[in-house]
Amino acid sequence: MSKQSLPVIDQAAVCCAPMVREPLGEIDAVELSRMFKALSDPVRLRLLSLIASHEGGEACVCDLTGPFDVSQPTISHHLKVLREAGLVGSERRGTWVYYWVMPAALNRLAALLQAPADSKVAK
Amino acid sequence: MSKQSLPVIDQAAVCCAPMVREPLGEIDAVELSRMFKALSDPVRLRLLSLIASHEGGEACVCDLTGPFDVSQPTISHHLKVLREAGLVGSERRGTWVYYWVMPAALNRLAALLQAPADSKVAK
DNA sequence: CGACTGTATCGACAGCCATCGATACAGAAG
DNA sequence: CTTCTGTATCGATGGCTGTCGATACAGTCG
Repeated sequence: MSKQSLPVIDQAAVCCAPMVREPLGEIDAVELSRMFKALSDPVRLRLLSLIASHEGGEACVCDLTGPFDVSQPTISHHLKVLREAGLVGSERRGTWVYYWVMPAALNRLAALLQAPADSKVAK
Repeated sequence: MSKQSLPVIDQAAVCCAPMVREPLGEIDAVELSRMFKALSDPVRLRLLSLIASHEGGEACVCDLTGPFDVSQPTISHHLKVLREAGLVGSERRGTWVYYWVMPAALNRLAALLQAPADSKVAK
């Protein structure tokens, strides 16, 4: 069940109502946890923001390996994780491979986390 | 460096601008990845939504152990992870311990993930 | 006080994951 | 075709993490 290369997560299949509203189903929770797991690594978070904030909304891998202290295979691995989570898309154009974010996926997670102002005051 | 019981994440120290706008700093990425890691488990996601959607905005642990197939110590462990990530707060009142979500933390993550409509059309 | 219930901690263990070097693959350039 | 560069895959490895049973702790009730 926990095979390494899972199929890319199907965006439409995942729920999107705020989790504050109603309890998450077990199935949805599994799908969503995969996406959050993709965000649970500092390198992947920075990769994602680098891609998202890059001019034109996409970035070549060659732009992404520089800012990190980890090896090129590791960067490639992290990009694969982000892609399989459905958070980024990629395409080869000639020599270089380009990555871009999938806004719908990010917005879905954002909507899920949306909480009402202050249902309970933090102590 | 990777001790099990980290101090609870300080909310105010973490950035909140959309990551699509500008690249995440290394420090912020580490902080944020800890919170996303707390969300990267199906049981914890369901726990969080159970707590958030519970009447009164808080739930007793006794309300949370039932819906799951895992043992009570495991639930307790997951609640601790959520608490140390700053996503929930807790308090003992007499015999029972109550948990509630920290809306500011959820909203901060939601804001971070907010992406512009469709900077690039998904292929 | 002692018994009982609800919750947390401990120690162990199996499976997962981030990382690396080595290497394979894809396209461009000579 | 050969070489070179950019990227992905492979296999190994050390560390992290989800899970459990056993047990400790906190508060309530007789």
